[in-house]
Amino acid sequence: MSFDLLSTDGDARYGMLKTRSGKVKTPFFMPVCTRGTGKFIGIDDYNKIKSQCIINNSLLLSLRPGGKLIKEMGGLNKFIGFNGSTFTDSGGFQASSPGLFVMKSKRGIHFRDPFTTGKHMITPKQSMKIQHDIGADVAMAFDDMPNYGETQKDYALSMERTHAWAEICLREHIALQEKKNRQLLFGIIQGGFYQRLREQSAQVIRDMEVDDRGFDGIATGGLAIGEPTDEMFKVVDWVRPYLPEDRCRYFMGLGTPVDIIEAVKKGYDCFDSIYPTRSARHGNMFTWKGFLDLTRGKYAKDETPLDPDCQCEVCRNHSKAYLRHLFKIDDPEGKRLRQHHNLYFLKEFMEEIRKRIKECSLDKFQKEFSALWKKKL
RNA sequence: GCUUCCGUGGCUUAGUCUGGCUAGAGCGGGUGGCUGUUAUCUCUUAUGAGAAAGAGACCACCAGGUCCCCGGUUCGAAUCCGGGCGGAAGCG
Repeated sequence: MSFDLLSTDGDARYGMLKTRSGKVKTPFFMPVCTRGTGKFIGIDDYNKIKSQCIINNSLLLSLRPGGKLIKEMGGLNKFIGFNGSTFTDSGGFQASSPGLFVMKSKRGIHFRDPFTTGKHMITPKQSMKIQHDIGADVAMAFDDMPNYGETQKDYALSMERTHAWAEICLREHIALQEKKNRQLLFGIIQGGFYQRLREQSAQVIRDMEVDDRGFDGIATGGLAIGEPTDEMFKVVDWVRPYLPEDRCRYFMGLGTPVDIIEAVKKGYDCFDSIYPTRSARHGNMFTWKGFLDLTRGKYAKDETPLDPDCQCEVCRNHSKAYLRHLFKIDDPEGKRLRQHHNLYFLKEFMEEIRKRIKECSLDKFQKEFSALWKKKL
């Protein structure tokens, strides 16, 4: 088994995800590294921050530099020089990217190649081949993710398609894998914002097996895509009883620190989101005293670091005044520094969550932190 | 002392010649947003929608004004006229 459950605090779990690159303590957060690097931040920072795990995008990487090239270069981790474990997202999410998405069909999703004028159809089978070539430690099933606000009929269709594709993915994945040192594969639950669909999807993905093998982890997809937070957590509650105890549970696309604590309390182990990095690029900083808006004029002459309790290299070396200046002149280095801090914060934040689970004091931590987060600094 | 030029939100300014929508913009300020990233987009080709290409790019909202002052002309003045005040340059 790829997941060890070590201790619990209510439904919150402290555990260990074992990939071929090493052990990942859960719950954990993955910085997004779409094309083998972030936007204005890269692997060097992720290594310095000591992120346990990052997520890359197999669709974009397959277009450039191509799965085969990455394979020839010794696989993703070696190619990009990352010290931890890696995931690749399948590309299903890019169906909601207006610039890339062309159309969906029963067989797969048609994408525009942003580098050329060409178009590609990605099938679940191809996605597995691509992700196998790229060779991240964990691959994701190729799913059909509808946008927020579609009809029940649309959600049902997407769910059915996701299930059909999940089985193709699982079968193909098993066929491609060597016996030793294998890549993990996570399945994805869909079903939109309808209880019956979500329950059905959770059961189908959890129970799906090919040659006595199921998914190594179970992801909940299609959330945090614009719906109100209470609606999102309603879905989480519907799905919760059907999540497996013995496998890693991944909440795709989350998110804000407060949302992450809540999701951890509801049993999730794994998170990824662009929120910390995009917020940082937009001047919104995460601190132990709350959400800090660096763009405010009151920080123009502030000599203190973003967070006096933070040990990251940005807080050790730079004042708010300087960081605000870099924001104001829209400097790329400023973007890197701000993102570095937010990702470092989130790494420490997840460590605190793990500690609190072990101490069974997660509730207390949630109350304290959420109260601080509400007011903008 | 004389001549010329200038005076519009905190800053930089458009508008003044040729009087006429609610004095417009950028920066700065405030509030909010962002959740599996080709930037949650925008504009142009251009026309209802869509597709495509190209260019650019965090987004939205809000608050800041005695248009230096006083008077005149006029239905109407930031704008024209006169007189002040303040600043800059040149000549004594």
